[in-house]
Amino acid sequence: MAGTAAIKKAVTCENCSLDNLCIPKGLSQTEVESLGEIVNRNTIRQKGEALYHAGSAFKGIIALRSGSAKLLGVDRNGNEIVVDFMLPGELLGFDGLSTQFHQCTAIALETVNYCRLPAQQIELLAGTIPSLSQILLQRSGEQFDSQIQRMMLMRRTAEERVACFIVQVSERLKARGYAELEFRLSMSREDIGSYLCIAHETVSRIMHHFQTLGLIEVRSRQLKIVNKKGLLALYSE
Amino acid sequence: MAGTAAIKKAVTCENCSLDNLCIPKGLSQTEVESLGEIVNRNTIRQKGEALYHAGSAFKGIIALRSGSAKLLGVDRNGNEIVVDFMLPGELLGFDGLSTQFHQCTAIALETVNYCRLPAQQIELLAGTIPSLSQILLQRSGEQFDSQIQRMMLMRRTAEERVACFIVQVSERLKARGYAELEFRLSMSREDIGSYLCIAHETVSRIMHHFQTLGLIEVRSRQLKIVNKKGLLALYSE
DNA sequence: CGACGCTTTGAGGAGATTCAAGACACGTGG
DNA sequence: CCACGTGTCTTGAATCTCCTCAAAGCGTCG
Repeated sequence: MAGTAAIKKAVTCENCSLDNLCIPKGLSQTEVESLGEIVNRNTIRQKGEALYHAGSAFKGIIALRSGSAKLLGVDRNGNEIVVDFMLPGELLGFDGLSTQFHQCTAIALETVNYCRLPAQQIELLAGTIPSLSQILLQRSGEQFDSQIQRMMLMRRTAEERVACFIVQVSERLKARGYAELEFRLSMSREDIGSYLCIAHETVSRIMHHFQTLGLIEVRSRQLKIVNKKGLLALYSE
Repeated sequence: MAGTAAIKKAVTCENCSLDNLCIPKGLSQTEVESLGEIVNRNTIRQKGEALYHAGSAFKGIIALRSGSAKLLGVDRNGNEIVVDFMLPGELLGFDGLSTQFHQCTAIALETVNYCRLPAQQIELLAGTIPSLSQILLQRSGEQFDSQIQRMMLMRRTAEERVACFIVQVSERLKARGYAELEFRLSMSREDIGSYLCIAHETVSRIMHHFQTLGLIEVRSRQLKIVNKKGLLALYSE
């Protein structure tokens, strides 16, 4: 097979399909090339496997190429809660930035394929590619923003949270070129409940209620949005 | 008064009392000096005034020198919730990093004095002082971490949240050299309730309950921790 | 010293949780 | 290809935590 090198070449940053979602967005041609050379590419994890564990050393920022994952926060009592869901093109690992040890565990919700920008290289590259620091800082800020949005949800009722969750998943899938009105949820009701801070039974009940209202059609993890405006109206006062 | 220049000199980064809490921590002598030259120093805001507004352009990272502030998140309906409380030595403004527009409003809870590292300079300095980017990235990660801690609290009862809040304020004051067992809360019950996602009446009731249990002594905003271990036990299972 | 805002306290009610049991989907092995 | 078993999802009923509304007490600041 003469193609091995070619395949490796095919998944470097320069011609990655995620280039306008991932780190390279905003970098120059040459910068992307030098970035491509130091990125660990094509790592694969199966459903249920960890990308990294809470307490383990921070090894770098990860860019999801395909598949989705959940980020679990762990408190001193060992309780786990879902901090965030990560979709293709999104970056994770920021929870290891401050202490150099991960505060969260990242678990694949389905088979995932990802790249990693090694931690040591981030420091070295800060001099070579100043804009890389800018981009990472910006992405880190996005994490912060989304946590704030999440906190805002906590003041609202369970119904509003579920409605918002469904719309957000839809929007994020749309941004990545997937169908926005009909999709399969990669996470369990338990995960959704944990993420929204409600019991998984409540998630079930509310989804069923939304179906009764003609807003969605739901069958286990398969979801179809029938009336998006109606969903939006539920949490936009 | 020949002292004007001397006073200005006195509040530069090189001999700031917050140097091991603020940005300079981890920078070399010369790096701190060049940092000191571009920082806008000694800005003052009275209680209730804003350090910046949601929607306004991001002007840079702010370091609180004295006084405390609250960070308000605003959703599309105009509802405000307290995202975080900021104490002296802490950095804020990260909510403007991703979009270059602030997503939050920062309000002084008492008279505050702060410095600002201008946004444009951050980019320029990334080349000159590579470690500055590292530090900002690290600090940004801390924000993320504390939001995760906050989310973990949301799965717990109102009593556990209040107990945790009291201990956290105590710890943070201690880290900054203030009395850890007796202090005055700079925020209202309303603010605390918003931060913990509970009604302000519930905050009052629970604090009174803690007093009945002999854990604290509370009189309006004046707080004394009598039995810290007891408080800790309330949320450590 | 008076007024306003913040804090405290009470009663009643709504929303969400918990516990329990049954239905369904999915993967495994026969 | 179907039967089986396990884990997930759904549904119900009772309970409880916390919220809402209301009013009085207290502190602070002009």
